[in-house]
Amino acid sequence: MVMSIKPTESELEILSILWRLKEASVRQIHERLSETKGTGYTTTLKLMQIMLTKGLVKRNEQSRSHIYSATIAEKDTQKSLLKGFMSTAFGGSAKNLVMQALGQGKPSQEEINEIREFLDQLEKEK
Amino acid sequence: MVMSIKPTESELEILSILWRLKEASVRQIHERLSETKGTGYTTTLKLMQIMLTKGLVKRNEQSRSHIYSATIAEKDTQKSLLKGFMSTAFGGSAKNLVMQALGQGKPSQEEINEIREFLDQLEKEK
DNA sequence: TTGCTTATACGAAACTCATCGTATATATTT
DNA sequence: AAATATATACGATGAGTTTCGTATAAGCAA
Repeated sequence: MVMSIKPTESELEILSILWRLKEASVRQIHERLSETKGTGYTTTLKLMQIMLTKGLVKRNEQSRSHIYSATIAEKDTQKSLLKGFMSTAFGGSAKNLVMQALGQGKPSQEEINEIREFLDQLEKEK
Repeated sequence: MVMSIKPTESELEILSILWRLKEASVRQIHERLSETKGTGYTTTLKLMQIMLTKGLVKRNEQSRSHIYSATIAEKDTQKSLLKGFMSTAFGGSAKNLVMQALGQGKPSQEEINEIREFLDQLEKEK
């Protein structure tokens, strides 16, 4: 059972990096973050400390620079966020959301095929 | 060109009501809101005043009770919100988002057909 | 060993949001 | 007209978030 997970936007940026790297020090996270944001090192540090108290990440304190990793799975988080978003921004209509996303995201031919297969799958389950 | 629109969750609730009713007084909005929330009348009022200063709504002050309406279109808002959400929560992948949404939203047969048609359309444009 | 660099810890300021209370103005009712 | 009901205006509070500065500890280099 996945409890309702709702990281803030900043937290989500950090989680995204952690999901990609599996684990990372504050310094590493901060370097990735710096590519798009102009915030200082201690800001990143504080964020991660807060995320630790919230249980969004865990850390290994063996070495001087602590090594962090996410405690929540990417898919579960996306699922939870999507649920809320679909409901508040699209009145709960998956179809509307999906069509908007398709119109905007310009999926490749391959991706279109994958989505078709997924639709087939959905139909079979009926 | 649609500038980046980002109403808060509460603002979005109000906008949703306005999109449905086309226009409404604070009282009317508050009544709809009360069906799901327990907040007081002045809270709704304040929200709408703030939305006015933000330019999210406009109002007609002819009558004593001002009549509000949305200044931003539902589709444009959804588009804008979706763009941000897709980017922060799904790393920009429309496919991932779409499949998650389909798996979760349980679309009807009709809706599945509509989505298929939309995919056909997308392919043709290539 | 004495300093320079790099960590973490943590308090505090600046902002945003949601919420409400109170003041005040305008209708409506009796 | 006086009392009651209903509107708007607006300040203030509290929670949550983001940001940073400063203190302090740990490792490294001259």
